[in-house]
Amino acid sequence: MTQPLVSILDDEPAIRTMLADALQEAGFRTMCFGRATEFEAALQTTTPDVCLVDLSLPDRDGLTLVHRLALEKGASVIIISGRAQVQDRVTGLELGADDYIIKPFDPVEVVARVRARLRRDRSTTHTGNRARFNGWTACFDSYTLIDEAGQQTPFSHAEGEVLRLFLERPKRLISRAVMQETLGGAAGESFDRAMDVRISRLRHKLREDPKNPRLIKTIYGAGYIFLGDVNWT
Amino acid sequence: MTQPLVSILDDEPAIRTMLADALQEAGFRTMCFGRATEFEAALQTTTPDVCLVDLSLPDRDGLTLVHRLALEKGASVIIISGRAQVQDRVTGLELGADDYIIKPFDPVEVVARVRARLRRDRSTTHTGNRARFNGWTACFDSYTLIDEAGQQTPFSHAEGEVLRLFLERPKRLISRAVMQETLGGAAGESFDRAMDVRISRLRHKLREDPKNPRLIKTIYGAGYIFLGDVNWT
DNA sequence: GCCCAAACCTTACGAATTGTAACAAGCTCA
DNA sequence: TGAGCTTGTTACAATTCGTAAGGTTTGGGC
Repeated sequence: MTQPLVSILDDEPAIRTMLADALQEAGFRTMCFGRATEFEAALQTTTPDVCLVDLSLPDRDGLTLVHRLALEKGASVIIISGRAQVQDRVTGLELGADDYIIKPFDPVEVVARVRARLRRDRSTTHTGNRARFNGWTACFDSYTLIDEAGQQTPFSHAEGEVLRLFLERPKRLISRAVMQETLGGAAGESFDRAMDVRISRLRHKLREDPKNPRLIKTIYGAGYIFLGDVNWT
Repeated sequence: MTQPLVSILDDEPAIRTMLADALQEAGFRTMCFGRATEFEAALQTTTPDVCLVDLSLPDRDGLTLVHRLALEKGASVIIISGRAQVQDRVTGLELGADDYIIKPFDPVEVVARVRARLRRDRSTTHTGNRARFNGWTACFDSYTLIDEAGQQTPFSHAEGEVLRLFLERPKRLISRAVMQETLGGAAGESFDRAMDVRISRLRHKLREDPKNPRLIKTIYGAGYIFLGDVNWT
């Protein structure tokens, strides 16, 4: 997949470059426009993934532009505006914007909000619930583990919870308490054995050597560490 | 389609009621919770369309909750927080939140932002009468399933109800309780099994491998998830 | 080194949950 | 009325997952 494309429409050059710099640094492609007409011309040939639009434009009312963008193109639209009244924000959102950021803003937050938009888009179209680590592929859609040879092993929901927890925090200590909490059990007395069993079963499916586990490491008296170079896709 | 359901999780009662009032007036159904544990218990039986979550909870770290919600349930999450630093907002968004609103807020804006989230969800899901997913086409006019080769399989009304429910909320947990409710049965004892049978029959028509279903996934003790890239037309 | 208690692992079992085939009741249409 | 379809019900098979029980490992004290 190529880098997502972000369009920036603002009449102040300083703001355009500030946003473009931050977004490019975050790995996005960008296109900048100072006037609505230019922007619309570009829309004929390209469809951006996210549009950042300033409402106060010299040559057009920004709101109708937003409305058309959202409605016709289905693109994600984030309004960036100096108008901070609640009423402004509400009408902007009602007209189809997905977010409304007020000037002055921190570029870091803008990047985060752009990412949030993309993530949502992605999750409805793409099935990107998969992690690769040390020769294994864990697919959380099909609840399947796939080894290097392509052989598949299904894992259950409970096992998946543990696995996911590990894959989300690789190479960090995960205490028993955190596990209990995440895995939705009240911390009980004999209940914590359930945890062990889950991990035992998971280890088995990962073909861990009981004497010398390579992936799921026990820290006596503390918790577990998942050692593995995780790559989510 | 019934009114969208919005969950509110905040430890201050005043804020809960303020939000609930505004949302109800706007036509949403609401559920309020003061503690994360209550909220999570409710998630076992219901899937809200949007979750409003305060980060400063008495009994749990809100961020990990948000993370799980967004990742596993696929629900839209809006953080409502008193922590106004850019860094807070960025980490919240990075962890999976779709929006971040700072206290104090205007309920009107919250409603607008909730609407924005739903609009997005809906636009990919909105009910036409025909849905495409993973090579299949389900036509609700003719009650027919069409596979990639163009071969048609009729489905019945009861099967259609289940299928529609799945296609309207893909990639989200649908609890048994919600199913019963939607499929018009009071939750009875042996009545539960009717639902299983419906799903079994639907799976058969979708040619699911019983050992390894790819589209309709069972979550033991919780409900079902429909995995499929749905496109309504 | 040796001992011991605590922590942890594994196996087996069983209760709860879910899948599905087979039957029966109800409906539709000729 | 009867053939054909839909759908709930029942019964039994299969799966999931916590629990108990016994074995193994760890680390500290002697």
